[in-house]
Amino acid sequence: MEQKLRMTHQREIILAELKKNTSHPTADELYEKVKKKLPRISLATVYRNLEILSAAGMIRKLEISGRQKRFDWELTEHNHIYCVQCHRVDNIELEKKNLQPVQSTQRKGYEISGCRIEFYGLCPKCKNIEKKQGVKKMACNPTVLSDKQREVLEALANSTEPCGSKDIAGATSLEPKQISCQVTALKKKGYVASPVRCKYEITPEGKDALN
Amino acid sequence: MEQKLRMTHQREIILAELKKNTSHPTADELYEKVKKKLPRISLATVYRNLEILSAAGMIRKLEISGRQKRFDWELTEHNHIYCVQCHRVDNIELEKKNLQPVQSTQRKGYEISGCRIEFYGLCPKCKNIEKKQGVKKMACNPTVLSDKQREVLEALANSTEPCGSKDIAGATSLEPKQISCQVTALKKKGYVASPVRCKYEITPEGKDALN
DNA sequence: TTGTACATGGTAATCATTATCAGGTCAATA
DNA sequence: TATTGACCTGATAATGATTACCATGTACAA
Repeated sequence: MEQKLRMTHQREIILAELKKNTSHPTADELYEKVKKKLPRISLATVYRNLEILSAAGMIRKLEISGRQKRFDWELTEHNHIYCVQCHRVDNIELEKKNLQPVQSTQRKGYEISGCRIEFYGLCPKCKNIEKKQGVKKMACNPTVLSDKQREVLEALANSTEPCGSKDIAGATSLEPKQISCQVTALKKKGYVASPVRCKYEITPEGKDALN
Repeated sequence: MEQKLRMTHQREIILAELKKNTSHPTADELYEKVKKKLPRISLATVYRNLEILSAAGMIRKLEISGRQKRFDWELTEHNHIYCVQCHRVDNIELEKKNLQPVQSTQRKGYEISGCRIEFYGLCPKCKNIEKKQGVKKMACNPTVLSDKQREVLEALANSTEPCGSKDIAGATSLEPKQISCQVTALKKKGYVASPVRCKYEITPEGKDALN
């Protein structure tokens, strides 16, 4: 059952790229890097090798917050801190490891095999950005417009003053019923503002989004 | 921008089901429970409400290992322990919270806003199961057979003695080249064993899998 | 009352990951 | 030394979890 590992060129490059720095890349971040050296490599190969290498104990698969798994070449016990904004991950050393041999009465019958400690906060870069522009617009997701949303937004862009939803319905091909739903979505994206109740206007961000 | 929450019937039931016990259900676990009371509820509604309620601070979205997010109605600071086998999650209290005001030199410029501590191991149930049957067959994934795999496995089931891949090729419609690949996959699933090099036979698990 | 903000169910789309498969390479045995 | 099968690869399909979209429904404020 024991599998024998071959050190193929692809595997070598993947390992080398991972060890190059202490970032804790996701599979596809690593894929992008490796692709520069091996343009024909497949994403599946990267996933496969990261899986195999971590199963063999040559690297570690990290279980940190966020949906994507990250990988670490450092096998020694250490903990991580990650940025809730940009999801960057750094190593962190705890000075006293004195913690948590949890009292047996508290173990709930579990056989504990380990403990993961993870700090979170803002990395230096994101801290600065936030200072500059206030907390407000965390322009995270690209927020693509659907056709209907774009139509509504264009109608608002063509108007010089705030519109009610009837005005919008008139200027577009959409049913009055559908307007509210679209406007709400646009408001959530920050592309539309409501200066008065039931009147809407396009925001600068909304204008940008049209281009 | 402030959103106002309405306590709809669906939302009420979702909250009630979540608060019923201290399990930390995933969205679809909760969906299954809620469906018993509201058979017409949509999975999307459950996701939407869990998202809204946690954004409003009424419940907490947990960032624990595993790909699915879990939800917790307890807002007080506490930590979790989870089973690496069945992914059950329980609360755990740390007696001394003395740890980790990390030394400023170690913070790498981060503005730390919190820390997550997570134990892992085997829950009582899985501990027992493992004792009974040894560590070996962690029959996790159902390991469905592809058509080709099933064909190979059937061929092996019909033979009384270990086969080489040429024998398998003869007994199936498959090209000799394809056999190795299929056999390897089957071995990984534990359905095929190799008593001698280059000879294969079906395992009891493999026979079970055929039915 | 009426319009609209907030909701919902159904479903499509997205994202990350895993599985499948045909074909390639290399090391070990016949 | 030729062969054979273990291990790999790139391409791509499939899966699982989550999110987005949309038509429609409901209830609160003007």
